Amino acid sequence: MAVRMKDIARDLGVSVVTVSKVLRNHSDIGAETRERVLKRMKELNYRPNLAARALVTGRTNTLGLVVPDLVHPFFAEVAKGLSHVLRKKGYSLLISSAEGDAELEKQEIEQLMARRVDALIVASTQWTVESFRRVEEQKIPYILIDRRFVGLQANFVGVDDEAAGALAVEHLIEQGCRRIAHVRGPEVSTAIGRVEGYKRALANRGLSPLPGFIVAGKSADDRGDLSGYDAMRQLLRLDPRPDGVFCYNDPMAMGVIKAILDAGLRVPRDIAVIGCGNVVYAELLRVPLSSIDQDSAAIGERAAKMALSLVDAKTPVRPRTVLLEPKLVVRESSRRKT
Amino acid sequence: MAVRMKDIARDLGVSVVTVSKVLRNHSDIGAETRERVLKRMKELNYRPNLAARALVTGRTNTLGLVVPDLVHPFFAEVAKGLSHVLRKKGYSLLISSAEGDAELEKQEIEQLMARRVDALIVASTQWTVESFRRVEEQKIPYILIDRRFVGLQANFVGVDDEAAGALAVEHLIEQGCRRIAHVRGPEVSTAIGRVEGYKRALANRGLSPLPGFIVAGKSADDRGDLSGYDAMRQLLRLDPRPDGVFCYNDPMAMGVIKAILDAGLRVPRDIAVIGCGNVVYAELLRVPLSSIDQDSAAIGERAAKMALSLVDAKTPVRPRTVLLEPKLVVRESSRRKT
DNA sequence: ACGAACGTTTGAATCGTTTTCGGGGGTGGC
DNA sequence: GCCACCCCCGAAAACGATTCAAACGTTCGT
Repeated sequence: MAVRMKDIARDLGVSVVTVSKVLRNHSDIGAETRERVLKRMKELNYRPNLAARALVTGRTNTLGLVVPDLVHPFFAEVAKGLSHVLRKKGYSLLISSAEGDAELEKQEIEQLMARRVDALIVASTQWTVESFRRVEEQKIPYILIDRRFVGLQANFVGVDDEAAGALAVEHLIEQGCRRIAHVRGPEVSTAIGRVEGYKRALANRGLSPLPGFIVAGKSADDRGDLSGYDAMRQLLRLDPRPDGVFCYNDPMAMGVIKAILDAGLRVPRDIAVIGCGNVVYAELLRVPLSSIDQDSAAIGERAAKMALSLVDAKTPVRPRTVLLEPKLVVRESSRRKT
Repeated sequence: MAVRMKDIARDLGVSVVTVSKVLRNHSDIGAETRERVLKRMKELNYRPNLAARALVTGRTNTLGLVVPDLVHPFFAEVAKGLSHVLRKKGYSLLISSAEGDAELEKQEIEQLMARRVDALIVASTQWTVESFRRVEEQKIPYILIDRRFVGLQANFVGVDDEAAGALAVEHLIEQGCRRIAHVRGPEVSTAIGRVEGYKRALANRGLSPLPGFIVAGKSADDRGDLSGYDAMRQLLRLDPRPDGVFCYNDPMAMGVIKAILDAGLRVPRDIAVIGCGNVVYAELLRVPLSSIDQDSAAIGERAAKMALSLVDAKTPVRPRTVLLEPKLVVRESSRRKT
């Protein structure tokens, strides 16, 4: 049914090799022949069979992306940034949402490897590096984004989480908060980094976290708002209670704000809140949410470029790390001074 | 580098055909041979080369999904629902975000066809059906979701938009609104259907849209909040001004609410607002947003199942339409009575 | 004891491309 | 007029799997 090079070659009385060369702009084809071939391609609406090409070249022009949750705007934006860059280069993106399940994530990575993606880009929720060892065995280049592993030498694109945490907390301090709590995320590098930043910023001002002021949200990747709500209720029982809260991510921060309002307190007057991630609708929330912007689109773009360079590299290259600088975005939820 | 069937066959002194059959659970292989092959596959960590398989079978076990904007929660949820079903069947999903650009969308569809996806699932922003004629020529099954075209006999999965619009407006009427405006979307079937529903519901109560009460948001797919804001400012200049607004989608509704509040009016007391789509964070907004739920995950799942059945069908089947029933979700933005 | 029937295995062709290498024809230099 | 080039083009061999039909060794019936 579909048109093949063979058909074009037959029609024009040339060989398939010639057709193939025209298709890829090889120089050693005469101008006239090239025209004829191109014309016929147009007429027949020829599309090369990428599977066949992949078989012989060993390259699929496809990248794999694995994220914990596509619905989370952060990852959706990363995906968009990625595909924006890849599209221009003729690459496509095979996306899987691992739904926050480490086991599923492993399987998806296997699946993508079987499909011979040229490179993998993963925001992992796994605890172990086993999966990635397998990827290394197959010599498939891969890039971690957002979250990384200690003890795994790998390409990484993300933000400086410690700086993000510090930025947020310094801002709260400047706004006059003195009892700053932190609703932290799960045991992944991002959450750990932000906790460190939180502590560092406090220490810089001679402060330290009060007992019970760091509380963990249960499920940060999925329905973070709910765990944020629970966490904040816990914090509200403390005495003295916090006057500022830095949250691991924006959904959690939304839950936190809801808990505060439900308790009859005001944001930011009684308690200032800041999140992290700067999701698109942060401005439209109950209380417009201050946040730390991670420039997710840029993460996607940088990862895409890095992936392409890895694919093109003939020799294995030393893993690189790209750390983007987080930026503070102040909105009403933390604005106490003019 | 990678292990091939040939390697396993050589190691075991059998033919590649035997290995191939074991892999696919063909019945005509002796139990002992099968065991040996399986064992060796495990040892070598064999993964079939899907590109090679695709070449000979003509099936890629891959589906293509084209959406206007991956960051829009509706489409992200659809994608999630899709991949949830496909994963189990060993299918992968090639996703492209067309960024609301019809020309780009065409190209992406071409790209996916070149990759020989087994079926296409498209939420289109195009004006013409040209692209889909091409898809039909290639005999690639495709399914439209969310938006459809008049005069195009195609598989479709979506919600009953007219019902959605009617549901929203009836609710506003019940809440006591009498001057109900509509911020409509672009010239696609969803927006048109919702407008119809809006008119029908009014007509049922002997009402009709006041002059100027239907206003169009500029860019509904991308940053709908901004166009919602503009549209509402326009509505606020009318006299009498609306006491209820039904919005094409939730992002627009958020912009609308912002405009109302900025004008010093209250929601829902002065003006009640309802959106459409029921995005996950609707509850956490400035004013928790009433909305029409479209069950996006179900759309994804139904589309996935339909796609799989189309792929398996040996003969072309008559296009089917799956219409899901929209559901009303009442929150604060439209609650005027207890 | 012989052929048929059965269950298992395999050789060869195929899918649509790319790659490598060499050949033919024209051109220019000498 | 001959040789050396340079341009174009094509033949053949991959790539890694599947499919089809034929071959193989056993077992069974008679």
